[in-house]
Amino acid sequence: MASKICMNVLCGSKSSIQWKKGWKLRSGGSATLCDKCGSVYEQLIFCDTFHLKETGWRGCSSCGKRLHCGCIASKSFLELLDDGGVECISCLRSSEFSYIRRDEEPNGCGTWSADNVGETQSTSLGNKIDGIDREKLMYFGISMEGDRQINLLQSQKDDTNGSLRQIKREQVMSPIGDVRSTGFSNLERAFIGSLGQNCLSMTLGSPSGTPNLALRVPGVLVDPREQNKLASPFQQGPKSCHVAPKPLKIGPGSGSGSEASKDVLPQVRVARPPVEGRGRTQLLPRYWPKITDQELQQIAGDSNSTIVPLFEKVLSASDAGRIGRLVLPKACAEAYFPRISQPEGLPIRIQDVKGKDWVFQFRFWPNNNSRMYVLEGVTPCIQSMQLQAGDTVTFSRIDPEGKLLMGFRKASNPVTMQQENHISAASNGTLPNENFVSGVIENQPVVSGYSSRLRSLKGSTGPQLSAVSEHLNSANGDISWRKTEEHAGWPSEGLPMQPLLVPEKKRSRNIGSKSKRLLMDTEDALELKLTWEEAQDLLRPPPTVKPSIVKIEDHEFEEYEEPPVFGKKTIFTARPSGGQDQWAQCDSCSRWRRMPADVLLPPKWTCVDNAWDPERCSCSAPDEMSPKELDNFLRLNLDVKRRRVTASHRQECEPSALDALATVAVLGDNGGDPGVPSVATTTRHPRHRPGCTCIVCIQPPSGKGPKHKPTCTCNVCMTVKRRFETLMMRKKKRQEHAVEIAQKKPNISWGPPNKDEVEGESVSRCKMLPLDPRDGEARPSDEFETGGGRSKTFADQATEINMGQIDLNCDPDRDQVELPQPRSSSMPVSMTSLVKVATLPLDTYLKQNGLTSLTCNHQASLSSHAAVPQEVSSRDNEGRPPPDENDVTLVQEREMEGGNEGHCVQDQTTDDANLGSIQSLQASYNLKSEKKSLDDDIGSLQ
DNA sequence: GATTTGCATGATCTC
DNA sequence: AGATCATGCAAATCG
Repeated sequence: MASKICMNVLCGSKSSIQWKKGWKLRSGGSATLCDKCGSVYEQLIFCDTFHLKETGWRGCSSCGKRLHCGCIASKSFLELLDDGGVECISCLRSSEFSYIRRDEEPNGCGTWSADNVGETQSTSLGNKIDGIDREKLMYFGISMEGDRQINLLQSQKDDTNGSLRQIKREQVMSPIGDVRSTGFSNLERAFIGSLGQNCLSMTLGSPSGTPNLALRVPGVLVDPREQNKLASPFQQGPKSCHVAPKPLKIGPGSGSGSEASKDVLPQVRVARPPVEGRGRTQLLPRYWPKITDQELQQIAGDSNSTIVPLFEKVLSASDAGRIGRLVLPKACAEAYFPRISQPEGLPIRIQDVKGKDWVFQFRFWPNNNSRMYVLEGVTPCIQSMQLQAGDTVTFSRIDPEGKLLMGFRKASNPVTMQQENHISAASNGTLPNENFVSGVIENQPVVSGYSSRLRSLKGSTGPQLSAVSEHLNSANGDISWRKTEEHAGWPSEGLPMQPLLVPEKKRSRNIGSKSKRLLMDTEDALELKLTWEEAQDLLRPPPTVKPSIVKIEDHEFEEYEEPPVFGKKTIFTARPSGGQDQWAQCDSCSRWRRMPADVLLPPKWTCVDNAWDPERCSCSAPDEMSPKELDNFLRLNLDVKRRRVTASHRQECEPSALDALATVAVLGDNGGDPGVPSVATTTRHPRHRPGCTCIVCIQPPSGKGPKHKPTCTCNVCMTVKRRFETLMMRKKKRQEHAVEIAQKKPNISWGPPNKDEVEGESVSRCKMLPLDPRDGEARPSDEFETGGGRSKTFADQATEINMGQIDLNCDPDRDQVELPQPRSSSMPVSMTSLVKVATLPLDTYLKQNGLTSLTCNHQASLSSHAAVPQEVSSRDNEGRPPPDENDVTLVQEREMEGGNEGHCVQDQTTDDANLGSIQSLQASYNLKSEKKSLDDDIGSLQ
C-alpha cells in the first residue's frame, strides 16, 4: 500500500494516514482526516492505479460504469464533477449538464462540472470538505505512480511541520508558500507548495509532467491527442481572434537567461486576444491581457513553463476596497475559471508573481438571470501587492501545469503616468499608431519582486532605448527610469514598497473603459495632453518608409506604413530666403547647431555628428548665434509651442466648420434654448420624435462619428450646404443693405461688415475667435477686431453662439420666457472690445427701430445688473402692442433674445451683465432677421 | 457596533 | 434591449 501524505502545508505527514479500504472518492463530507494534524486528507493525489482498483472506486455517477485507472489517468473517459463525483465522458456528453468539453477547455485540463445531483447544501465546514473533494478531483489529473510521487513529495515533508487543525476560511485564504518560495525562479517549490493546500488549484488536470519541475509525472498516461490539445492550448488558437496570441515557451535555449532574446522580444504593450476559453463568448478587448513578451518572460523565469495570458481587469474601488471581493468579468470567469454550480463556489488557488500562493473563494451571485462572479478574500493579496483602484490585475496560466497566476500593473499617478507612458512608448523606440498608444497609455507594468530584473531589462533594451530615456529625461525634466522602478513598488527583495511620489488624492481615481471609471481630473488630462504635445516634438517619420499621400477634405496627409520613431528634439526656423532650417542641441555641449530641415537625427546627437557644418562639428566650435539671438530663438520657439498648444486646445473646444454651420442652421430654426446653460449642453433632444429628420436629429454628435467628405451628398451634407449657400446669400444682401445705411450714417460701425471681411470667413472666423482656455483672459484686441474695431458679423455671432454650444434639448415650440443664463465661462473677451462692438450698433439698432427709450433702459440697466436682460427684453417691446402670450411671433422673438443671451454673448464677467443684455439685443436683432431670411430661402429652395 | 454577506439597483456597455 | 458590472444597502454574523 502506498503511503499517503497529508497535504496540509504545515503537516505534510506521509505515514500517519493510512488508506482506508472502501473509502470513496465522493465522500460526501466524510473526508478522511490526517491523524497528525487533523487536516482533511488529500486523497486524490494518491489515487493511483493501485488504489483505485483496490478501493473499488465507484463508477460513473450516471451510468455506473466502472472507471479504472487507465481511464482516469488518460482522462479520456471520465469527467470529474465539481461536487465530487465523476461521470464517464459518454454520459457527460449526453448530459444536459455537460458543459465542459475538453476541446473547449482553456487549458484542456479543466474538469469542472456543474452537476448538482446529490449535492448537499454546504455549510461552512461543508464547503471546506466539499472543496476538498473538488480539490481531490482537481489533483486527480496529476496522477502519479505511487513510489515516484513519494520521492517527489518527500522534500515537502521536510519543510512542513506543524498543525493546522481548524480550517477556517481566513486561514484558507491566507497565503501559503511564502516560506518556501521567495521568488518565481522557485517555481517548482511554489508549485509543490501549492499542492499542499486544501483548495482547488488550476493544476487540475495537468496533462503531462514538466521536466524541470519537481512534480514530474512520468508515468501519466495521456492520450496523445489529448496531450496535444492540453499541452498547447494556443495551438488551438482563438477561432475569431485577429491576432493569434503567442505563448511564450520558456525553455532551454530560449530561456530568460538569454539576454539576446530579451533584446529581441518586443516590448509592445498590446492587448492580446487571450486563448479561447471554455465559453463561447468572445472576451471583450477591455479584458485582453496587455502584457509584453518580456514581462511574460520575466514571470516565467527560468522554468520551462509557458505563461499564457488570460485576461486582466482594472480594479474598481470596490475591488480594491476592504470588502475583499474582486468582481470577475463574467466571460473571463466562465472561460478560465472552474465551472461552479453553486453560489458558494470553490476555493481556488492562484499564485502571484512572487511565487506566493493565494487561495480565494471563487463564487458567484445570482444576478438577474445571470451570474456575477467574484473572488472573495482578495484583501490580503491586494494589500500585499499594494494595489488600489485603477491598478490592473492580470490573470495568466502557467502551462502545462495549468496553474493560475495573478500579476498586476500599478496604475501610475497622473504625474508619473505620463512619464511612464513616454517611457513605455519609448521603450520600443517608436511611437505607435493611435491604437497602439491607447494600449501603452494605460498602466506601467510591474512584475512584483522583479525590480532587479526590470533593471536588467532597462540595461538590456539597447542603446536606443537608453538614449530615448535620457532624452526624455532632458526633455521633461524629471522622467527617469529610476522613478519607474520605484513606482513599481517592489524592491529586489520582493517586498512591497510604498509607491513613491503618488499623491493619495490622485490615486483613488478609477481608470477604465467606462466613462464613469474614466474619472480623471481635468488638470490631469491637461497635463497628459501637454506632455503629449511635447512628445510630438520628438516624433519623426520612419526614416526608411516613404509616405503615401492621402487627400482628405482638401488636405494632404502623409500616410506611413510604419509608426513614427523618436528622434532628437529639434527646432525649425524659417529662412528669410525661404525654406527651413533645423536646429538641434548638442547633447554634450548644449550648443545649437544648424542643419537641413529634412535631416532626421537620432535621439542622442552631439556636435561630432554634425556632418552638415564642418566648422561646427565639434563641441569646441562656437555657437552660430550670438547669445542674444539664441535667447530670441529659444523664446520664439517657446512662444510658438505655446501658441500651438493653445490652438490645439481651442480646436478641441470648437466644433468643425460643418458642425458650426449645422448649429447655426439649427439655431436659426429653433432660436436656441434660452433656459439651458451652455454647460449642460447635450446632444440629446428628447423633445424630438423618433424618426425626426431635422438637422439636429440627422447630424451626428459633434466630434463623433465619421466626418463627411466634401463630395458627400448625404442628407446632412446637402442640408448644410444648402443652408450655407443661403447664409452667404443673405449675408450678401445684408451687406449691400448695410452699405446703404453706412453711406447714410457713416459713424455706425455695427451692422454688416465690409465685403472682404465677410466673404468666406463666416466659418473660418470660428477659429479666430478670442479664446484662451489656458488662462481665461481675453485675447489681444487686435486679434479680436479688425482694424479700429471690426464689426461683428452674423457669422461671428453665429460662431459665438455655436461656441457657446447649443443645447439640442431645446424645444422649438417652447412657450416660456426664461431668464438669461450666465454666460459661458469659456468665452472671455476684452471688455473694451465688447463695449466698442456693442454700444454703437445698439444705437444704430435703436435708431433704426425708433426705440429711443431703450437708451434710458440701457442707462437704467447699468445700475441694475440683476434681471437686466429680462427688463430689456420686455422693454424692447415698448412702442409695440402689449405682449400677448398667444402671440407666437412675439414669444419666439423673446425666446430668441433669451437664447442669444444664453449662447451668444461671450463676456463672462458679471460686471458687464448689462453689456451682455445689450449684446443680446443686437444678436437677437441679427438672428431674427437671419432666421427669417434663412427660413424664407429654405422655403423657396424647397 | 463593526464586519461580513447576499442581493438589488442602476449606470454603462454591447449587440 | 439585454447583458454586464460597480456599488449601495440591509440582513446576518461576529466580537
